[in-house]
Amino acid sequence: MLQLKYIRENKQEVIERLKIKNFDATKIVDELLEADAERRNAQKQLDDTLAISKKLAKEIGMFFKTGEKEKAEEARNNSTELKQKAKELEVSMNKAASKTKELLLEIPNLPHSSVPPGKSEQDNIVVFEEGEIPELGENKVPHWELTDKYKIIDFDLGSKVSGAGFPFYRGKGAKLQRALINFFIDEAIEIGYLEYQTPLLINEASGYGTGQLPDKEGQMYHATEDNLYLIPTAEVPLTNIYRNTILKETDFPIKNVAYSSCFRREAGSYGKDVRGLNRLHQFDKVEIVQIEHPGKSYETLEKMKDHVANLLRKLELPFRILRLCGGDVSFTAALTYDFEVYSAAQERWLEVSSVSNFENFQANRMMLRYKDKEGKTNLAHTLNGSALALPRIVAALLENNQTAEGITIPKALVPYTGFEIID
RNA sequence: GGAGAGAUGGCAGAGUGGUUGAAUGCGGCGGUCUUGAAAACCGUUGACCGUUCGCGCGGUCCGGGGGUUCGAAUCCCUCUCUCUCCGCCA
Repeated sequence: MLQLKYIRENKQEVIERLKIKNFDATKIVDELLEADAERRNAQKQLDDTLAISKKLAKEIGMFFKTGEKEKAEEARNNSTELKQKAKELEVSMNKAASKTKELLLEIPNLPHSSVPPGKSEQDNIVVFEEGEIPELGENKVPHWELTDKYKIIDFDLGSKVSGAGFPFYRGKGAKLQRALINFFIDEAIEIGYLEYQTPLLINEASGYGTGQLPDKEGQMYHATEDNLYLIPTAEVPLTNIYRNTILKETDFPIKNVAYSSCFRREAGSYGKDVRGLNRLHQFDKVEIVQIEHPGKSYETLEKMKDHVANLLRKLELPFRILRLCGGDVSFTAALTYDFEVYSAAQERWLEVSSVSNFENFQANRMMLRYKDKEGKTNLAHTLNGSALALPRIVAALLENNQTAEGITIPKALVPYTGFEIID
């Protein structure tokens, strides 16, 4: 959520910058400012009315104490009238206030100045590329055949027990999952992240805090009986820890990491693009979150980007980093780097991580602030990234490392798997 | 799931209808003392909204929502959460 005050004071700039996100804010900003003016006007009148009636109430108390019954009665009558007026004013103030809030929630975050214009993923800019794409020869097969061949992931069994997109991992496949999770967490801890295990179900307020609600409600599984949502990412609990809090400046940077299962309904298309591990309803991910001083958040974003790159490097996977264009940056993000690894049998790039700076957009929604040296409260900045999401990493590892003897495990991972080859 | 108790400032904890946004203690911050620190002493210390160039002024907030009243942290209703006991259970 953008800061109302900022929009009030920088209306044209807001409209201009949102054009990069292909969002025409002209109309909504006008409506917003109108509702806001209405609210402020109503509040002023209400405050004045309440001030008078408060004073009167105090006087009445005094009159009763001193026994001046007649004066008390007279004041009491005046007070009743004021009360009626205050009630009406309050209604119109609340109406304008909720309209304001509603409109504010519909406006996306402003893109960072480095976000390139563009409509779709075609317009994303490759800012970095590393690693060699392996030559696999004629016998190469996609991962969904490899998982069958070595009996390490069973999609059909998942369909039987749950549904499409809920695979079973088995034997070395299961062990590989555990190895990756531990490897990712250890790497994060190594550079100062604090590990968390979080709830997998979250309440409504948390969904609003990070922006999954109200607009992306359909993406989450909803346990209606208890009105709880299954987390689509550990970002939600990990960031909501700080909902409604005021940090000290010395608390920065806050670096949290958590492994969790993630649940996404993604009632999307079926076919080649979503085959095998490419898109699942339940998957595993290690997520990193940082809460940072506004002056340092972009520096921190770069560090997070480097951290993710380092993980891919250690896994010996060819990867590239994209700077997302305006049309592809999410509603809540100001700047996003996507990481893609090359899956050599599918012969395509697969998105495995997304690292974003949300600036104060989430913080404003969840009232995450800090006190600066002068004692003033300001909004903090939030950042997060996948480090990393497992399924597509597994897909790429299986495909890229397939040999006649079996699937080889990258050196960095062997201490975690305890085996060097899946055969 | 059943029965009961409770929810007050960063924390602990007073306060049951009339200058109580809230005693007191701890913590935090500033100062005195000290070579420095501790102790002691003094002072200070909530958030949000509106208004003002600013000092300031006004309003709201004692778990959330609603009600009674001229007036509510204090009374009533409701929801949520926490704790204790019982039941069930990894």
